[in-house]
Amino acid sequence: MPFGKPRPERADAARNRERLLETARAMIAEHGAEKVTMDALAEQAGLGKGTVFRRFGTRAGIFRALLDDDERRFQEQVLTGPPPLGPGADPAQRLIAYGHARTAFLADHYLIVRASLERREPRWVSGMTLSHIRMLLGRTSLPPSALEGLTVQLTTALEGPFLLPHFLTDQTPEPPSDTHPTLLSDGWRILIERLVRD
Amino acid sequence: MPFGKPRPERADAARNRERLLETARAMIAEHGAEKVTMDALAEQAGLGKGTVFRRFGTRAGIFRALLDDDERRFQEQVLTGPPPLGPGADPAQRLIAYGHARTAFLADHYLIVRASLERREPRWVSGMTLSHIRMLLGRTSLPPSALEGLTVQLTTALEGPFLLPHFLTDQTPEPPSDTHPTLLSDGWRILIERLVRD
DNA sequence: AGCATAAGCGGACTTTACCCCGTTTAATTC
DNA sequence: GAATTAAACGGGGTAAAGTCCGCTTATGCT
Repeated sequence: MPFGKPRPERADAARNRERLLETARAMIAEHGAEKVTMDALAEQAGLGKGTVFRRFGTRAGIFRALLDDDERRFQEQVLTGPPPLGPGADPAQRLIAYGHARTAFLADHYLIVRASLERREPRWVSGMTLSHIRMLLGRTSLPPSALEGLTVQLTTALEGPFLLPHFLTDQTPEPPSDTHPTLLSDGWRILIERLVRD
Repeated sequence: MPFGKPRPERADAARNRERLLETARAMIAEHGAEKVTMDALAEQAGLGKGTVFRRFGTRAGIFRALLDDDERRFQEQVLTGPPPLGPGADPAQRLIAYGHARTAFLADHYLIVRASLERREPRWVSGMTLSHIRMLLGRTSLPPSALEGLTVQLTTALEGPFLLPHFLTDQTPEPPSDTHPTLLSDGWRILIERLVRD
């Protein structure tokens, strides 16, 4: 009675999901993310379109699935890794470290991240940034009444430059320029330092 | 050497643009922005689909056109209005005032703003926020090397909460809750105060 | 092994943004 | 006021996301 619960994923379904993700990765590498249409992906994988939608629900869902592994690894670093990114350092240090790490992560994954946002998707790339910032801000001496607003604003300050269509030209698959992440990391550090000092 | 000017807009074109904008406004008021499809708009206005695209280029273009008037008025207040929003106050005061005013503006127009972003559009809702913040930050005592990063981050901190699909649930035409703009205004004030104090 | 059934599958269908291009018309020139 | 011409117009055509639903199949049970 190995499985008492809901029902395991069927073997063919698992196989097909793997196959679709692999095909998608290949298509992105070869032609860029925008060439990954649902029809083309289905055909390349030798499956029906309905299957693709059943698996991922939406086009953005494919890219979210591709992102999930790395996102989980990142999350582990934050939750259980060594300080200052992980637990142990004081809140300001952790905020700064988180900003640096997140900036690097988003710069690395910007192509897939951008693709995972397309169209009306109610889900944040990851709610992790929001809740992590909220938690850390809560441990500073900032007035509690300001926490909610600041949490939202710092979250968008950190992730917005990578998520809003306007800071990255989105036609060409041009990555954020090399200086971009550095400038943002510097800005973030100053922002946090000045925000939390007494 | 016939024309010193490029060529005036044809009368029928002007008339049709007016008509399309008016129709769009009515449709938004009655059924919400997402019911404004290009076909429906063309039909309601009694014009052809091709005409709608000729005028506005893209669906988002319609909403941008609707926004333009108000945006221009807002810009005037900032550039030539009374302080602290207009010129005259010190940079920190102007930054705070700008944040309050912009937050209110975006909250008022959130429906159209959101609609004007749909799909790949290379244009920022307005580049004004970015350049205004850059200008004002430049007049503070912040280290010049941090200006670029901070400019981008403050811009996204201010506008991001209204532009990113994730802070406003976008299915329902639910406005940002009443408290939302207030929280954001408070957060912004604290952010600026702490950022620019010596 | 045989059966029942929930899950998976596929592809036709619908919707909507956006394109194309032959036709019409406003503005200008003589 | 007729001719000219560049712009505006219309609406059918295409591409791509997402839906539907009848058919197929893996799985767990007996």
